[in-house]
Amino acid sequence: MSDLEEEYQLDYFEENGFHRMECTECGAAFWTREESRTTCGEPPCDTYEFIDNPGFDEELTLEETRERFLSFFEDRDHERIEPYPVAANRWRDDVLLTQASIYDFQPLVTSGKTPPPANPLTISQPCIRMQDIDNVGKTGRHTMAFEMMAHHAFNTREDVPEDEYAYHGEVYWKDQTVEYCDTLMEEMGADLNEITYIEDPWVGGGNAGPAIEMVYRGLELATLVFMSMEQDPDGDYLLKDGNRYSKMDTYIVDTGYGLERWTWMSQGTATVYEAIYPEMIDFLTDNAGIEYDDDEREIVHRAAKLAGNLDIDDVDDVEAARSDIAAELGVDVARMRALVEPLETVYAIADHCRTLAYMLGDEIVPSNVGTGYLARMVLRRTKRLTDNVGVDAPLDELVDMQAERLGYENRDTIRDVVRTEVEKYRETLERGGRRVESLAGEYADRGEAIPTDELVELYDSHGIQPNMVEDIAAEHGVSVDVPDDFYSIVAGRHSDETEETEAGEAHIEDTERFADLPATDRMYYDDQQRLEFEAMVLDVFERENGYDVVLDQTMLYPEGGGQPADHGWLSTDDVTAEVADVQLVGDVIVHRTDDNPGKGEFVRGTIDGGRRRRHMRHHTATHIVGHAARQVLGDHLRQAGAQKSEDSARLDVTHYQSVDRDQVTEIEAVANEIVMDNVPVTQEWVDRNEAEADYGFDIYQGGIPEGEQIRLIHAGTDTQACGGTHVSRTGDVGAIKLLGTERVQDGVVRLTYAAGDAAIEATQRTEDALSEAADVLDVSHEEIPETAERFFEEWKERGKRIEELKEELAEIRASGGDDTETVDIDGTTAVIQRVDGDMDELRATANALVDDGSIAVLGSGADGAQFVVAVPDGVPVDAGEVVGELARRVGGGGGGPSDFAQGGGPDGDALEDALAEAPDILRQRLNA
RNA sequence: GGGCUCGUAGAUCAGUGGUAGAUCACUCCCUUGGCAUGGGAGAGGCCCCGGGUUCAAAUCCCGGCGAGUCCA
Repeated sequence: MSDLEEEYQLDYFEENGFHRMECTECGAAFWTREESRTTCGEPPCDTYEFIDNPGFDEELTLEETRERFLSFFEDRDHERIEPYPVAANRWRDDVLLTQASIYDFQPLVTSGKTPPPANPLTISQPCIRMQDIDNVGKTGRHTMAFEMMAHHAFNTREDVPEDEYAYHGEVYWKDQTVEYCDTLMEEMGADLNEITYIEDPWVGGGNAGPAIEMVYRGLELATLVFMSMEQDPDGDYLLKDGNRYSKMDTYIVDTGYGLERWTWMSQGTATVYEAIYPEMIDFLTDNAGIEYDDDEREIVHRAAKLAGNLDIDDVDDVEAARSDIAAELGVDVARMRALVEPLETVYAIADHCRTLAYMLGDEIVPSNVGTGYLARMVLRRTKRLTDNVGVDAPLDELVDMQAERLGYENRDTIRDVVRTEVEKYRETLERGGRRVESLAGEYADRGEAIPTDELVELYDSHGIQPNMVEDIAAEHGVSVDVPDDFYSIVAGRHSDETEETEAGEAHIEDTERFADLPATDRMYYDDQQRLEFEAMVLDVFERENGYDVVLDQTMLYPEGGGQPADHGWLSTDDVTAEVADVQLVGDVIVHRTDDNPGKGEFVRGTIDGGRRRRHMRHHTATHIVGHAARQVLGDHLRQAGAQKSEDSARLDVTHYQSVDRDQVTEIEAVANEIVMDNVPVTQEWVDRNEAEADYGFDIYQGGIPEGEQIRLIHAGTDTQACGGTHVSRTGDVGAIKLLGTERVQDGVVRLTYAAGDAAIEATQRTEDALSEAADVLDVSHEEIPETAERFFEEWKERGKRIEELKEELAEIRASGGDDTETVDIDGTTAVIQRVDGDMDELRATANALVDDGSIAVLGSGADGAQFVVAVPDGVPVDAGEVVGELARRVGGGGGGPSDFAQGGGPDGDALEDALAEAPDILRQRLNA
């Protein structure tokens, strides 16, 4: 029993004849109209009662169900809200994907800092839960992609001051919420006596509250959460996670109605998949050639029904339950598996394609990081599934079927992205296959099994699944040892990666230092062109190398949004303090200066105008380049980061291919057209919800600002939420020159460019380099590429010619010359010669001498002292030892195989003496 | 954001500090009526770039660039 029991004593239950019962199976408390009821209604205490026995008046499609739900709440004063992207990291940095409708309003709305787009509201929010990925298709009810239909109401306690939160007062709370749920069920034609409302307190993410699960015919159709508490060590409530909680000032109705489940309930099909995308299931089974006779179809249907009835929550349970189900149906397990598994795969493919349609439709670009990686994982998994089950339709077509149904407009891009990814995956598999082939061959030769650490390496570094290794290894007759805990071994390799960054402390201290000061008035928004202002010094803090000055108002822009801080000066009659940095701490702007203007003084502020103007041009140019790149490369383009400086700026954008030279030229052309159009660049402060409604989430390219009002920058047809300073017309940017592109990650391309005088300077630098090159080659700029190529070719030719000449020279030298001494070593001629050439020449000469049957001992003084000693086959002298002995005499070392060794040392003066001793050394080595 | 792997001939890859290699493709010759094939010869390398260590670096170390992959 929870500490929240009294929270469930609702008037609605009282007035409508509900009884509070305790489940005889699981002990959970629940409310029902049926006094004789003893169980809570949810599996395993009860079983599915709706399969082949639909629970609503009509069979509905997904679309119809969604519309019924939304219009039900619209009719009851809820505003219908368009769904948010599945990429939740667009507006919050703590999660990657949207997993519930409430994610749309965290953290700014739920904490009361920002008003909701409407209150109350209703929405059908696409969600993706990757944690269910293994269960999809097998349990009959798990999907990775789903829509959470919901109605939300955001309340604050009446006793808190009206302006403390972005919304005030109570819209409605528990009774109304349960009444809506009950009424909706009645409208759908449900038998109200079969409904149970189970008490199930909810805890998650530092918040908590009472919650109710609505169960009908064995299926949980809704969860009604009353988020009203936060974690608090001194709180009055001890909840199931063992922590204490206390009531918050805000309390929020957070409901979740699974669209797919409602559709399923209305149809009573054996699995949820057949209810929600029947046409795709038909297409896939047909394409894969899965056919059943009447008898088999009956088995499959009954097996699915049984699986649904069992309390199957994950794949392990399915495997365990399979033999039970087979026994109950009187079918051999192997036969049942053969019948059921292809269908399970088809279900998973349909679901994964829907997941991909949501992800790619919301413009996630596959990559090796972030949401892009998740998209890539799903795509590759789907590709494996289609290959396994024998679907030969191209994956982009399958994803497009779902994208079309979901009404996405960027279907061409989606298909292009899928094709590109499939091709990349094909290459990875090919590369990996070759790698495994050679590895398997290696271990086959040694007669060993492929060990686990090789497997881990193949997977972790090359993306090759262990079962693929097994398949290929089997062809070579090599066994593979795949441990059960393979994936935890891989995880272990990553476990010691987490590195703590301890930079937070200083900031906290800062925040406290400035906490009592009023928010600084930001004059740079009033007039972005002005460079002078007057202000009063509110406070001055001494720092190690200067001062932190806080003013009542300032024209100086603090670092933010990728735009560096302004520099400038603060002057009184006595002091001129140079401002080297400006930072925003909370609402207070802090000027870092080299001198103290004096607390309480009036100061005249001046901005370093050249620096500021360059930042403004680059900031406006960033918006223009982003807009141009979208036009050239596609609407999926999204800002992944940006930084401006005086000399250049860079913009990282999500894109699934590298940007080629032609595209760079085109982006540059489009960007400069916008510049030449000389359209006004305007700023506008608007209500954030209106801005989102008018322009969508695409305005948040540079991050999501807090607050009810946000600042929009319009430059032509481009609109972005932005806190930076901008020029007043696009023409003021002057010119935009793209300086380069680089792939900063897979799926992220960095564009670097310069604007205005910086663009001219960048061009001049390039031309200077070109001129210098032209001078060296003594040709015109245009002739440089051709000339450079010719020179490079000639240079290579000469290298080859020199090699040839060295060989010729070596042969001549070998036949005798100056500085040559010939001695007889135990019947073999040894030629001791000084050749002042490089190592190549020595080696060539030595080779020539050995070919003539002589021992070669060659020394060069060209660079210090170098030796090559070569010995013909069968002569018992170790060249390595001889070289070692010689090299020691010139202060170095050497070695090599016994028939050909090299060495040397820095002491060139000792070369002659060393060579003179060579005959003795040879004889000693021979005797040894 | 972090970890790991890889950059050598047109392609695929060997090469654990000591003379840069193999296979396929390419050119030519031989075999054949022609094709498939077989035999032989040859051409083709800034060993990704830049530093460092060393007598000596494709090889070891550091930095960069490029590619791949796993995780959050």
